[in-house]
Amino acid sequence: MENRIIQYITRYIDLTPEETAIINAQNQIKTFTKDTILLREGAFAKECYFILKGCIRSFYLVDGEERTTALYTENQGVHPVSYLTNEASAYYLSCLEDCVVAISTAEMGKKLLEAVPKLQRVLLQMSSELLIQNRTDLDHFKNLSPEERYIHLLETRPDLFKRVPLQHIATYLGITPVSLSRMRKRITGGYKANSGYLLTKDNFLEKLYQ
Amino acid sequence: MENRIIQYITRYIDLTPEETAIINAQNQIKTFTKDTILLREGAFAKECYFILKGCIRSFYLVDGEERTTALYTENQGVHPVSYLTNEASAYYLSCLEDCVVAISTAEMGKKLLEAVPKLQRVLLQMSSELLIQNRTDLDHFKNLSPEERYIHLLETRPDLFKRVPLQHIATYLGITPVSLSRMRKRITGGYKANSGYLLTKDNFLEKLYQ
DNA sequence: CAACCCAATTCATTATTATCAAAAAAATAC
DNA sequence: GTATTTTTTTGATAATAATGAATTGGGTTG
Repeated sequence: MENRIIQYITRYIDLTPEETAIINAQNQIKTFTKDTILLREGAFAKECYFILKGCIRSFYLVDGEERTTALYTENQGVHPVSYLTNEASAYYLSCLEDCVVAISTAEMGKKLLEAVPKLQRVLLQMSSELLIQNRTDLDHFKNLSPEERYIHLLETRPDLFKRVPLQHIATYLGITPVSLSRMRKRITGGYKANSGYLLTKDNFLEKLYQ
Repeated sequence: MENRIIQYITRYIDLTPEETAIINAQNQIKTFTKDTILLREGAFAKECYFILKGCIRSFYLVDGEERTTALYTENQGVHPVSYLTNEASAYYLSCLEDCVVAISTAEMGKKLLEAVPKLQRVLLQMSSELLIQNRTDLDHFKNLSPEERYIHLLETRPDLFKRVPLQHIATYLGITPVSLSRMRKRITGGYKANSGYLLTKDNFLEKLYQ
């Protein structure tokens, strides 16, 4: 499981066995049960995470309603804004499933960078990729209709639909659970009408893109 | 004017006179007239920019309509996704005003980093700040209503309303120019009704936050 | 100064989504 | 396996923004 981290890094640079050992020695693996809150609004994030197994959700609490803003799964890093800025967090982080994560703190990260300086290049590259992803996400969100966003999510992260409650996907898409439910009915309903076949939610996409 | 660049960098790290000289020697300053297209959809961005004077707009062309996604002004860097990924650009970059910019290419950047290695730290820091900004922007866009987004923009970047046509601000806010016009009337109209005073668009905000 | 162009506003109508409330379905606990 | 939550779906209505089309306003140009 720890090898995932090494795999992740070696997508960017090569590591000597020594460097690999240093990194693995630093790894602090922890397990959290479902519904564990990793970060609360107003709290200060002291750690960031790399998900080895499970799913972590970030959400804002607006007028008592949860608004999901990110869904992280295996092999993704979770770097709370609060962790990066040392300011109080504006949002929550919570485990949607039992999770196994590698944890890093600011001090650990600093030490690791001193021990393996070329990791700086990896960080910069990762940071750049994250930035691109975020900008693209924002552009998509602005330019696509809710339905187009739903289809896009279905295409790019179909796994989410098998593990994340629809209510969270709804707010992640920027709509209400009620609207998402209707939208799904409309879309699959339309397909049924055209084909004459009854499709479940699960095999709809396969049919659509086969 | 070039000093702006040095000022920008020294917010993050100190520079020796030699390093300052190296950086200034690299600076390539260019002027573009209003409406110059710096990057077209489908083209490959070869340069990134630091705005010394003027305003640059990025927009997508969707069904023949321009959808503004970013508005850059003085002391901001413009790093096209296409520049970072070496892929064809999905959007346009255009000068909303006559612009004076410092230009950097991938080769120039690489050379500069070799000459002044500690700039890597600046890059990482900048990258991190940009990431935070983008994530916050996306979260805001998702969680705020169009009207709240308008108010927020009025608060955070009031300068834009003095130099950017409302139609571009509208699509930047994710609404149509028609809706923005109505919204502005509604908001200022409501204030007039409450106060009994006629306020112009320019002094409305001052009154609101005095 | 008049003709023209583009931006902004306004009106009437349509399309979407949100909201409130309730029922059905699914998941979880006992 | 039944009871109890929680999630999802459905219905009726209200709120909001989009659309198509026309008008007004400001600024530019000849």
